[in-house]
Amino acid sequence: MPDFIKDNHLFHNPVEFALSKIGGTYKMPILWRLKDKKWRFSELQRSLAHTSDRMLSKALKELLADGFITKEVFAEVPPRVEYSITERGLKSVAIIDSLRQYGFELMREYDINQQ
Amino acid sequence: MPDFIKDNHLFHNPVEFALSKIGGTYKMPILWRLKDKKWRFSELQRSLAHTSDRMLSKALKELLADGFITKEVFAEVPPRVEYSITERGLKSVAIIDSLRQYGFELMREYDINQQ
DNA sequence: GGGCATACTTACATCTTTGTTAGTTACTTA
DNA sequence: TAAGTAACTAACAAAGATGTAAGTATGCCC
Repeated sequence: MPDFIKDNHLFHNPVEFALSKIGGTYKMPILWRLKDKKWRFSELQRSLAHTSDRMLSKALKELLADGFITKEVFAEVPPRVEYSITERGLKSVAIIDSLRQYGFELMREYDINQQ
Repeated sequence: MPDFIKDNHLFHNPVEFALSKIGGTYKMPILWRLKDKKWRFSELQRSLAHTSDRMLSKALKELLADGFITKEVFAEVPPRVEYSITERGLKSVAIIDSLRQYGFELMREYDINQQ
C-alpha cells in the first residue's frame, strides 16, 4: 500500500483515510443517531451529552462537506435546522455497527458491563 | 449507552472503547502485519516506513499489555525479538479488514486510485 | 579500541484535537 | 423593555498524540 495525498494531507493506508472521514469523537455518534431519522442541532446536542456547540458544529460541518449528511434550514425564529443522513452516510453506518459490536465484545472481555 | 470508566479513563460508547485499544496511527497496521506471521521489531520498522523507534515501541508495548500480541525475546547479541498475534488480536483483524474494505470503497468514491 | 548492529528508553518539541467562554442574530413572550 | 431561544462563530486554553534527537546494553568484526 503506497502512500497518497488527498486535500493536502498524507495518508498511508485506507483505514487512515476512512477514519479521517468518520473518525474522531463525534462523527460516528452523530451518524449513528441520524441513521433512522432527522435530528435538530439541539436534539443532537442534548443526546450527545458533554458535547459543546463548537465541537458539534464542527463535526456536522465536516460531515456535510464530505457528503455524509445534509442539512435543511427553516426560516424561523429561533432557527430550526434539521440534519439527515445521505446514501454515503448510510454506507458508513454498516462499519460503525461492526465497530460497535466489536467494542461490546471487548467490553465483555474486560468485564465492563453496560447495557 | 451510559458512560463508563476503565483504567481511569472515561468512555461514552463501545466504539470509543474499541478504538482506545486498536486505534491510533500504528496499531492497526501492526496487527494487520502480524495476522499471518511473526515479525521482528526491525522488520516492522522497515515495513512501516516513517515510523520512529519510539512510536513503534510504544504501540507494541500497549498491544502487548492489552493482550493483542505476544513477544519472544532471544538471548542473542544483537538482540532479536519476535512479535506474534494472539487470539484476541486475531479477532480484531476482522474489523480491521472491514475498515480497510470500507476505506478502499471511499477512496474509489473520492477518485483516489491506489493498488 | 572503534564502529556496527538491534531493540529499546528518555527528554523534549511540535502539531492536532478537544474544551471553554463569550458573542451574534432576530423574533417572541413576559 | 428585558429576557429567552436556537444555531451558530471566534478567540483562546488545555490536553493528547506524534515526532526528533540522543543515549543505553552487549557482543562481534576489523
